[in-house]
Amino acid sequence: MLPDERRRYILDKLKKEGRIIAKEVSQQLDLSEDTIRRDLRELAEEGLLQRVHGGALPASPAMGNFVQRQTIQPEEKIIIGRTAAGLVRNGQVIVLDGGTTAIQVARHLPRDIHATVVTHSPRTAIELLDHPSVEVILIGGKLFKHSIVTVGAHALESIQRIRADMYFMGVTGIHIDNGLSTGDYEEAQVKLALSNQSAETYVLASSEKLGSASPYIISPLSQVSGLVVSDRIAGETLEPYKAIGLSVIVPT
Amino acid sequence: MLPDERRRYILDKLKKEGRIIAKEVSQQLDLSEDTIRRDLRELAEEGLLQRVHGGALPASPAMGNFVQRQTIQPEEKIIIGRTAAGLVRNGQVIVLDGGTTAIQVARHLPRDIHATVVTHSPRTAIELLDHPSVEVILIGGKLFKHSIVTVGAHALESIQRIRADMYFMGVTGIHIDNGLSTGDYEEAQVKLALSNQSAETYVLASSEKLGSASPYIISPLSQVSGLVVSDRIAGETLEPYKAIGLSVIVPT
DNA sequence: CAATAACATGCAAATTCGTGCAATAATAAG
DNA sequence: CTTATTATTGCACGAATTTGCATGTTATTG
Repeated sequence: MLPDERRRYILDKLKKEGRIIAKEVSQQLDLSEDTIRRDLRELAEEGLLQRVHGGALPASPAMGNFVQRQTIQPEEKIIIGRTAAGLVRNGQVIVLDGGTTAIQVARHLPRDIHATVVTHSPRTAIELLDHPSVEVILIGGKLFKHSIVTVGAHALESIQRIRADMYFMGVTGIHIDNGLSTGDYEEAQVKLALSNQSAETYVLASSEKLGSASPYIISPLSQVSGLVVSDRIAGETLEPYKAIGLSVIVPT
Repeated sequence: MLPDERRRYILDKLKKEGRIIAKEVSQQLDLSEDTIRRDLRELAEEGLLQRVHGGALPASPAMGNFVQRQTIQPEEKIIIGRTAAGLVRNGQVIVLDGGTTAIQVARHLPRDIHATVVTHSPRTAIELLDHPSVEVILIGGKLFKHSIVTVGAHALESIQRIRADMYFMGVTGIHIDNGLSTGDYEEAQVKLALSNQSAETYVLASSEKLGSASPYIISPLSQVSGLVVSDRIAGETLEPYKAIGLSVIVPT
């Protein structure tokens, strides 16, 4: 592996996982920790990451005002993102929305996949810039700043023109009786519309969402095809969802 | 094997394998490493790959280019951005597009201004997140990754529904005879459409743009109301534009 | 405060690089 | 057809880069 290739690898890993542990990288690449430390030092000098004891973290605001406002990405969302990204096949049209988990899906799409991604999140769209063979369709509308997604009549209308193979939906509540829910009324409408236009809908289900409910209902669970979960969820938690016919996708 | 044939082979291999190792290629083709190194150097000069120690990697994609363009932020664009932002009044509907200068306009809008900003750039939209009283309307469409703006029929159609007070247009060429021009055909269309829907159009005119022309014409200069320039431009450079009736806005 | 892990620095071996130069092949000119 | 010109290639050699290790220092943890 070439030195600069390794540095790209480190930056990529940092972006996907939200942090770098020097020892971990040295073991994965079978190199001394000194070499990795040197890389981290140089990348830090270029302002591409922030050096910390033990490894590195995303660069401070200077680098990307939009790239990293969040701190360390909860590992569970990363796993769910990777698992969901693994479901996408070449040639498919998929829908991503704007949550942190959806962004993880975008980050973990194979760099060379040929697909079309529809999103109503400018944040997600920008995340896909470095996937050269992914076509991005951005849904316009009024920007709902809290979630960084577009909403409103215009957005709903634009969505009607889309037909997608898969929709990866982020929510804040997944409840066996109340169904899927989120914290904003308009956002709920958009999510339902996106789901209606997609052949299959998978809900990105991190553990804190399961069993909870938020103010605005998106749809009953019967609307969706399945849940994408991490491997940190107790099996019995998932039983009720399997029982009503949902497929539950777990990490391979 | 012919030299150019070999270079094509190298580019092909780079595309397939994601990297080139000089030594490896020299062995496969039974040539000295010097020859391969020379090839790599030349291909790098053409921007077809990025030369690194030991071989080559793919030329950094859209994201890298953009980050670069962003970091090399001449002070002039900041001045122009601030000047343009000073023209905006409470209650107005303004249009911003996606260039680096337009983003400077967004950054320099007063934090407490009440206005609506229409943009076809997700990058610009995100820049406005911390302006709580600015309503952002995002124009959807196909994402043109090089400029990070949406283009295409859908975008054009969405623009027809907008009526704005002012449009701050970024271009790459401003020429007294050829008019306004830019480097992409679809982007030119979108810029013209935005201009048509705006009562006034001001062109963000940094010095290197004046007098130059790009492949795709947006419109003649008669379409616009004026230019926003910095104070670093020689007065006589601006005379021709004033002579044809354009108002020239200079920093206060 | 003590043990451990992570760190910076200097150093040496190995590899890769750039440049100048000469030999050869391909092309153009006469 | 011969000669001049240019392009291409390999080689030599000093310079630069990379890497792991040894050393001593600093940070973290209990």
